[in-house]
Amino acid sequence: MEKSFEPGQIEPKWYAQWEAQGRFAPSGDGDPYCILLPPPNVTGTLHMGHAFQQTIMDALIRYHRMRGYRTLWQGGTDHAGIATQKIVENQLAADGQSRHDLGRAAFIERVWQWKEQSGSTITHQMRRLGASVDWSRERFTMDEGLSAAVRRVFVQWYRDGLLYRGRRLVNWDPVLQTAVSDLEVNSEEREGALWSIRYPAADGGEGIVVATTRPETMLGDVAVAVHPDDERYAHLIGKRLRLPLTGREIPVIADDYVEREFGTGAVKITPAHDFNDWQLGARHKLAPIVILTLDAKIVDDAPEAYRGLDRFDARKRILADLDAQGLLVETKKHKLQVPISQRTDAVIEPMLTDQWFLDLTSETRVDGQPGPGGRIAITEPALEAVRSGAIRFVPDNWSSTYNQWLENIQDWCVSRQLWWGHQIPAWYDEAGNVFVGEDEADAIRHGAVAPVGRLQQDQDVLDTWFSSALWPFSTMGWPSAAPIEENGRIVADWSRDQAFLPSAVLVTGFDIIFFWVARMVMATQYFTGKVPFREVYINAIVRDAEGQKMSKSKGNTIDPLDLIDGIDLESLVAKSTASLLIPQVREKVAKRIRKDYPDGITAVGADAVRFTFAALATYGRTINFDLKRAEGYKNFCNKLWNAARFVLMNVEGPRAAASASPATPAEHWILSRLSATLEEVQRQFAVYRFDLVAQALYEFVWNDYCDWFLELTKPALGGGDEAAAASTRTTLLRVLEAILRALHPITPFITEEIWHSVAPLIGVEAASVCDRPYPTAAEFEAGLDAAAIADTEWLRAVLGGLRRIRSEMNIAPGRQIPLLFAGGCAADRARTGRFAAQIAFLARTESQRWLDAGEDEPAAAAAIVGELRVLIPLAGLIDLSAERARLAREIKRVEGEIAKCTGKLGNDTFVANAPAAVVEQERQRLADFTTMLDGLREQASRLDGI
RNA sequence: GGGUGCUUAGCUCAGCGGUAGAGCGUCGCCCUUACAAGGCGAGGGUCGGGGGUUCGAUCCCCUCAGCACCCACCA
Repeated sequence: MEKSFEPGQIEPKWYAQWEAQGRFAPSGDGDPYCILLPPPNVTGTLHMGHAFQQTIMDALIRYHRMRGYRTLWQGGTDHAGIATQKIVENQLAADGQSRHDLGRAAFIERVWQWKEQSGSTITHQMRRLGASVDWSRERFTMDEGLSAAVRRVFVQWYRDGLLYRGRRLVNWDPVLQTAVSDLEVNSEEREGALWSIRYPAADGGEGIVVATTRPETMLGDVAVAVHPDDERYAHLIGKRLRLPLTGREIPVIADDYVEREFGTGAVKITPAHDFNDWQLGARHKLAPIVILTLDAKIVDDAPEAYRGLDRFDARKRILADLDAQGLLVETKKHKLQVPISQRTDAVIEPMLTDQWFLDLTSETRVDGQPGPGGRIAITEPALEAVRSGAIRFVPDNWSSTYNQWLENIQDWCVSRQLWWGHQIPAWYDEAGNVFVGEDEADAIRHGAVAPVGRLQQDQDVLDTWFSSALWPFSTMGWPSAAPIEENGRIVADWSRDQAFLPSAVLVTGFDIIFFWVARMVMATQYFTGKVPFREVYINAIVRDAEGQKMSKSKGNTIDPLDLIDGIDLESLVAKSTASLLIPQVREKVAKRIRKDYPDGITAVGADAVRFTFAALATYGRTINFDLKRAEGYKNFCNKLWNAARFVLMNVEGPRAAASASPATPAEHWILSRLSATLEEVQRQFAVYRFDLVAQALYEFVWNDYCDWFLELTKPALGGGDEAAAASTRTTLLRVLEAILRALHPITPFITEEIWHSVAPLIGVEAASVCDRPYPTAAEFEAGLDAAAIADTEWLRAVLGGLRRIRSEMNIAPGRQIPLLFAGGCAADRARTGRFAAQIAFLARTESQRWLDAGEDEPAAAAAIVGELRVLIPLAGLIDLSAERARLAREIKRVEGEIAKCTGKLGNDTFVANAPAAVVEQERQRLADFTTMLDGLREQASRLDGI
């Protein structure tokens, strides 16, 4: 083995081998264990959030695979309608073209080309990370099988009366010119104004002053509303006003929706361009007046002065005109919540359009029409699944978020005015009749009437999340009775693969509980009668080391691949600023990167990156990714590497049978520590505490195995006791092999690499560490001797005490010291005898002996271990005053502990009420501390006598 | 306005009714043939404030303060 761990040299080769050997496909006849990969955007690249989430999934998958489950990690990518279409449109724009220049068919062809070209970027990055996805079953949300599932679901929901088409106000993105769902709209606080505008009475009276943040919409006003109990306006209710700029007459109506205290207490009502006004208009039977085109310009039947103006230009113009007419009463600064499109940052415009909706509200639709007769909303079983525990959120509090959303849900607008996506399987005849079916013929067959003239398919596509919602069962082959083939290979077979439904756990971010998780539950329950997964592990969001959100414009993103492979400063600056268009931002980002990474990023390897993610994976909702942390875990890999080197260098020579009982106390001890660690690991894996899994393994490897066991084996290996040496060699190997297995789910590469050198030496025959069972406590705890373990603990205490003295007294590590034993019991005498060689080697003693009875004790520094005092004579080694100070400090500490113990034990209510075990433990502590204090005091008084 | 969290060492975070922990950082000694990407040791915390329950509270309850996130139509 090389002297140090070089991840770049060992990692790439193993993945290719695993994949070629088909190790990621489900195998064996164990219980099914399945995880669905949240399909990443097909045009995307791997970011830290992916890497974190996928590390967790891969750890779970590899862990269960080793435990004998029939394990499937179902992978694939998402067509990501808007995002992907935008990328290709941007490319066209660079050539001065729009998608309309190409036409629909050619444009879609172009998108497919782009998908073929860039679609595998992220899946290759996942491979570098070690993700053991079964790529032979990789799917794409627009491949033929999944598209068939989409059509089947759409048609079925339509025929069951759940999907309906309606002309309604929707969130409209005027840049993309498509509807978007509520979830795709963010609310942002903006500085705006509240304008007060006088609407004169139709009879020439003063009329009413209304307050609005959107004066441009007044062209579409159909009424002014006041509160029914508002005395200020009571006399005007039912009267008519003359709408300025248009001259149209509108009524004053009363509605208790109006807040009297806000603004002027009078609200202009524009049903076609405001969600509240829409409802209010419906209540009062006021017909909406549309004043904006789909690209948010004033319509042609508006007053001539404003036609064709952009909505924001129209606002200025209207305000100026009102002001000129003396109708603008007041302009007040006002903070308001503005709806912003997540995709384009455009201000969302409520727009009256024809759209398809999925009924999620059952009896009563939002538009007030009755729902399909008496049926229970499909949200109800989804809520029940979490209530009953059929689906469990981890951490549990996310179920509140899920519940709250489903309980307040509105119908889902599933149509999008895009080209890239699943075209809606609905056709319209020339009379406007709707025909829905899996294809045109099917649609006609199921039509209520015979089609009039030619049919044309609906031009819209479905929301990307529509196909994502089907992922748990569409990827398993539903609804086809026959196996599904894509590109000439079978990727799914419903009759076989429905065994993977429900999947074991969904690992995902809280930001898509609504977008994806809840919708998968509803769709999967509806079409398969099963829940899609038993548990939902909500992973944290990855932030930078300071807890800031990672964003390209801040320059604090890290590409996981750069962490794995390393990158020099100039390349890092170049790639981080490449996509930034604004020069100031480029400058800022470049500066920050030069400050944060003066030497670029050093390669830490995939294993260290994975270990870091595991170690950070607490139940918290954010994790701060610190490069230093990753470097620390690279060191851990190096530690493991070098421990393996030590073992391999020292196991030449006879070895005991792996099944034989250990010959030395240190072996008993390390095996007991291993068992305890494996128990802990199993416990924490079961509750998704990857941080505690990582911590337990880290501590065992570093603190127990390397710091103690490897050191303790040195005297045994060279001590001339052949039986002890042979047994020790075997235990070194056995424990190391167990470590490699235990770590493999988190650090697959280094463990595989080392394992191939280690396993043959203990007669393990397997092609890969992947094929070995995950180690269990039971495998190692048989035949362990409690006395031997206690002996080792005693030895550790003695050595620890001596190290402390050496360090504090500045005795050079190489300097050999004489040792005297005083006090102590028979057991101490036995142990000093048994461990003389270990003590000599590990504490570097030149001599060891017990003080004779009656022999004068020399001035010495002492390590107190129970009743035993281990003495290092002062002569030439110890500074008397330093040792006095050290003892005084120690005495003070122990006295403090004793005071606490006696305080408790002197309290009668404590002794009476506390559990017996607690009281007993307290007594034991008191006894131990008292023994120690006696030893310390005795030692102190000796030194005082000098 | 509803909801969900968080506040523990200089920093980032575990812990959780009964001895306050880790990593990183800091300080000291050491290139001791597995590892200087290392070894050995040290220092550092009235567990956000106040009340309550309890024999005992960092932990449970109440309350106050600060911070964060999600949802929601106040024009």
